[in-house]
Amino acid sequence: MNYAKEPHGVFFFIDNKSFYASCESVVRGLNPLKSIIVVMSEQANTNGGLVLATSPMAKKLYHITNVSRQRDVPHRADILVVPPRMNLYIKMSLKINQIYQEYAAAEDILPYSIDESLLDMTKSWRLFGDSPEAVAKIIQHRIRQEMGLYTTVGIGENPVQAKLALDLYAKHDDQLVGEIKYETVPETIWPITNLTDVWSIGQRTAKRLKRLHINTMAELAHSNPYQLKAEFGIVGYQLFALAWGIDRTSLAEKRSVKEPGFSNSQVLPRDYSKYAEIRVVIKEIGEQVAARIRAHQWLTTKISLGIGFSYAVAQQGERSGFHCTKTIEATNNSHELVCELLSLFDDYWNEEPVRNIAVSFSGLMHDSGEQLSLFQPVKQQLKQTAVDQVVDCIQTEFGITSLVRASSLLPGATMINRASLVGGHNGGNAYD
DNA sequence: TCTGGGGTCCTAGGACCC
DNA sequence: TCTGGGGTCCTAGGACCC
Repeated sequence: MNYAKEPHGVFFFIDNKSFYASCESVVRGLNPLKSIIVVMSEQANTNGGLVLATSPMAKKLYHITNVSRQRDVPHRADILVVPPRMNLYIKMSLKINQIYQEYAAAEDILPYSIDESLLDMTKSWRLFGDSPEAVAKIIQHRIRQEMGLYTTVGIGENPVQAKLALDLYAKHDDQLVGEIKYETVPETIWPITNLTDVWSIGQRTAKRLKRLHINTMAELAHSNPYQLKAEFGIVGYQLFALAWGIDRTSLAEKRSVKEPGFSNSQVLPRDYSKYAEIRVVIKEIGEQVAARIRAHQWLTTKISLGIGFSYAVAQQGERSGFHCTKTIEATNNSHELVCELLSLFDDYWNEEPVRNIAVSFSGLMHDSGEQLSLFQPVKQQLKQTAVDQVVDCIQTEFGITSLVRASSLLPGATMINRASLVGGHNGGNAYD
């Protein structure tokens, strides 16, 4: 493989170690690496509690993994179980990204999630140290000193190398730094035998690769790309590139989203069978998403309704739910949107008991000045600076809930219970 | 994994147009 | 009208990530 024509830059993928649990440690004056903390959401529909985050020590001592259940958490006095405070985590995330802006220009920072950001340090790293690794340590030290949080840094010559360095090496390194370069791909990427450890390879993809007798990243790198293409389509080429540590997309391309949209969904606290009860929740969620697109001054032209049935139905070999989409005249009017959603529901529902409801609006057009949206693609109208991006990123991740309607007083309604939630979890007061 | 929530991206097949 | 081929839009479904 000739890497000469591939982009060679310096990228940092930075992640906050056990972010929610660490924030909770910090505000309590505890060391995030030593405290034994579990952040648990106990909403009505979490069936007793859902673990959102676990401190490193809690993981080590009691093997409590994220997204486990309350019943998996041992009852011990030394484990501190706390409710989530999403608003606190959002504030901390914004502050961390502001520190990053002292080391890279806003347009070179891409927040990837509430606790991970990608920094293109190509132009700036020399200002701060003798090697990328030295600069990474300076940033880690800053965040440790100012915020009390431990960060993990993956370094690469392109974004995917940085991401793999973060996931595969930095998290297990005692300095919390990992690095992958083109020249080290054979010894860093190829030895991976558990393919699902690799970003973008999940259970299904790993299984399909196994069928092609590909069990390691080395085998993936030395497989036939045309065969991969035949099996996976474009994704096949992406997998092949991944095995060679190749990533040709620029940060600007990563920032643009092909089909932005807004969605909210919820697992109901029990199975709902009554037509009227289900409709109330569809209406609530529809209004919630409508309020969000109005807040962002968008109109939607494409609405989707997803309904998941009770497992009791799915087990009998029937359909496990349905998902339907409809293209409509651009609008952000709650009433119109809810009517459309309810008519979709009427068209597809066959009296099955329902457990999961999702509503999504996409095909967005700008609300103000229709001429603008005619001549400018949606992507260009999306905000570009890093702080806006963090806010967008967090809002797209959590969706801020705000409206309560009279119908929410009807039986089955869930909105009032959820009105103060952020991303389905307790918002809390940032500083209480 | 008997149900958390919010996202993004890709594919395939059908409809329709020129 | 027993016909080709390229392009776009629409929808359902699948997969993965944090």
